[in-house]
Amino acid sequence: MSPTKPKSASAPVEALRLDRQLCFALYGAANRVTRLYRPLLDALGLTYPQYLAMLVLWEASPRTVGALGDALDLNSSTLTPLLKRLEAGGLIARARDPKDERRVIVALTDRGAALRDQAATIPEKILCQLDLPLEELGSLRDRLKTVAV
Amino acid sequence: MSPTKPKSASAPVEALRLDRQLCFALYGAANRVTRLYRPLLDALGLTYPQYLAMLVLWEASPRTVGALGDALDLNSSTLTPLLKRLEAGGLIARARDPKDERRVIVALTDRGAALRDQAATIPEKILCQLDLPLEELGSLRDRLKTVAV
DNA sequence: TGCATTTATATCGCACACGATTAAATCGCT
DNA sequence: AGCGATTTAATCGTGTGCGATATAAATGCA
Repeated sequence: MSPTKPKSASAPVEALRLDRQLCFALYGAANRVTRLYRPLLDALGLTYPQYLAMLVLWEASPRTVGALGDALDLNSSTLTPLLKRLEAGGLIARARDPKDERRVIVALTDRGAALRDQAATIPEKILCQLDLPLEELGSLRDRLKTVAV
Repeated sequence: MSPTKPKSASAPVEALRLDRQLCFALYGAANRVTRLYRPLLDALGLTYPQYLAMLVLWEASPRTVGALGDALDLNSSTLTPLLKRLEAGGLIARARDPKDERRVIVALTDRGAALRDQAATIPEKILCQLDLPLEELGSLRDRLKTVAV
């Protein structure tokens, strides 16, 4: 507790460094992965978040905006403009749910569903560039899922 | 190779799912961590990327924009506006290097340096909320550092 | 010296992310 | 039935991220 002890000053400094390494690593990895996908997604006319949204829709197509937001962990202020761009690109259709006019139902168009075939080659290309053993990839993924839930 | 075999169609689908889980996990974790920091950083008047930039500067203060960009893995089109906002907030000063007028040197102001004390309590609070064993945090961090380098 | 090349930032346009707020529809409770 | 509370999207403003491009300074070499 005495101000002459360096401990009281160095402990927070050390903490800042440790912390930096975790949030840095996550921040940097996310940015780098986005940059890795970009050239592949450009060919499909998709951005990275749009690609993620399409992945969700390819799994199950008629979905409400809220359900999409839950899957992507995004709220409507991010999702609505993104979905409008996908709609403008002819990949999805948006319509109010007649049963509950508060909801908006998002559905793949034929073009959107067909895009899945072109996207099918992407994961393999990414895996090659990541150069991570499948096992490591799996454990990394599982650990990330538990971060800040 | 025959179109009657389901294998030729299900392999890419499976790949899309595996891939989704990795990029999803990374994307989601990065967004969630940013949201975790926000309330703490609001009190300091910093955004999350600004906080990361300050962390770098607290380690070594006079630094060129390029060196900061290397540390943060960001280019000038992202960094320049961010640094201008930190400058407007009185936390840093920007000035051309007299030895090489192409470079811009970024230095902490007294206020910027002093902010470090207020930031010192952040890592501990984040660690509590993350609720991850230190060991796991370390290995996660190290693995993330190798992703898409 | 002269001039093309390289290097270091800055600018611009687009697309996120998010908190705060709004608006409309539905629910719940009496 | 009525009406306040809740739910669901959309809107708005701010701050990233990034590729493409611009600009200016330094470098290199004929």
